[in-house]
Amino acid sequence: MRLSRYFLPILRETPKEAEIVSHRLMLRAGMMRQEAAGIYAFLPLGLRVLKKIEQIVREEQNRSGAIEILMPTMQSADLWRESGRYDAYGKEMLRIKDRHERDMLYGPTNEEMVTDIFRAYVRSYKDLPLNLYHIQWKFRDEVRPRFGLMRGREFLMKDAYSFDVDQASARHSYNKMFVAYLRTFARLGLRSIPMRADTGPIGGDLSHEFIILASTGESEVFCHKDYLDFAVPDANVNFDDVAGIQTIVEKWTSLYAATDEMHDTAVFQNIPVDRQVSARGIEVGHIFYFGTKYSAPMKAVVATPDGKEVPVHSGSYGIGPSRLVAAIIEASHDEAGIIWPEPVAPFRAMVLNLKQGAAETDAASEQIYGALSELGVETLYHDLDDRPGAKFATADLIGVPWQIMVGPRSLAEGKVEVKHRTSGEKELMSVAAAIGRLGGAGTAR
RNA sequence: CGGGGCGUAGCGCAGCCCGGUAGCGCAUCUGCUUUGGGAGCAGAGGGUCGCAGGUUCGAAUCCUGCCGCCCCGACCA
Repeated sequence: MRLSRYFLPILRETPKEAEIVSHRLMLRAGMMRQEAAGIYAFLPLGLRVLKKIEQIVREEQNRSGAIEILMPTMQSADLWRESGRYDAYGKEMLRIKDRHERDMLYGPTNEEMVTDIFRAYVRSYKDLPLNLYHIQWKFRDEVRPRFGLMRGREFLMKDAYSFDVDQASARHSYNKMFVAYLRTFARLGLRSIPMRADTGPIGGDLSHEFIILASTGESEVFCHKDYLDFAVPDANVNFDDVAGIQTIVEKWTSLYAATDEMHDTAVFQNIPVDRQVSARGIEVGHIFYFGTKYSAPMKAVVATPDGKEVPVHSGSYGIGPSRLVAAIIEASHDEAGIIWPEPVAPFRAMVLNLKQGAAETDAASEQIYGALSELGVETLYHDLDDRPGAKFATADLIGVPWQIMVGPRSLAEGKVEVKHRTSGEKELMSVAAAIGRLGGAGTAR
């Protein structure tokens, strides 16, 4: 992509409404624009990141055996009256009347709808387990939206819903999501820690929040330091291995980890002091087993082997891809701007022509840009007539992992400079070497 | 929902107290010079001063009402 043909409205100054770093950087980097309180439009750069996150989330859901569907944003109030939540949900639900005065709502979540889909088609235990998920915009009319995408009113959510014949098999469905979440966040460049969450009236121990540590996190969290070194299950993990999956979950829940509302000071203090982590965290995922809460009132039942009908046992599992855009920035930035983990970077490389209009730099820049594009490397070519300093600042701000500086100084020796955004390391190399470095398969290091 | 703050050009702000018809920096456009960490000079364009009433000869400025946005707290992917 040539910057001269792109739509990247960089802001030099920070809009005053932006308080936290991810919000400031997203606005400055031209990733999004606020349209109303808690409601944002995604601009090209932001959309690229959002789509990458979404795709990683999707791949890991699929790997675990979940099946993608797409439910609408608008729902009929009748479904919610069946579950009793139409009245219970309160003001956070955006209620709308259509032209026929029918009560509609903009979905804040989809338990009712997915249960309706399930009960329409599934009748037998033989069709279970089943896990249906979708990635769709949600609306919750928050009392107080804030912090940009971190707590918006309209947000993208991946929500999965599992259906099992009994609680024992529901536990395995829960565990599969648990492991899928560990993998998902790791692939996004984040270290997530599952923390016991309040299960409310349902009870039991099957609810976890996945928290990433960031100094600007919303809530205070406490955990054992060893979690930071635990190995995340690799791509070959067998999701059908009930015992194996259970072992992973047990390992990842063996040590202390709690958000402030579940915090037990006495237990925490039993951890050796040098292993205690007291920090701030951002909730990026939440998994929950809720049994027959919706299947019972909504009559989502299946026949068991002995011919009886029982309500299915369900759980729901959420990840907020739009919040993750902000969360990743919170966890990965410096004074100059964003530092994208490679898997979610909007572009992999950026070519900076330090003397636009000069024959040598133009030719070398075009050569590199053309070659990388040919190799399928997502490359942004800064071909505007800006001064070098401005181009450096832009590149650092938008956080592209690899910068290739093409200037007359190094080019006189036949070389360009390749800078790694994360480490700050710079290396002089020939044009061909730079292309080889970034055009190589997989990582460039 | 309680408390606080802010709405003036795309962004950041001054002007308001003490009423006289809008200004600064950045950005944008033109020209020239410049080109390895947000360039310089010269010129130009761009504003229903959030909205609606009111007071006044005259309102960005004073009064009333409304709307929007942000922050702190209680609640949440």
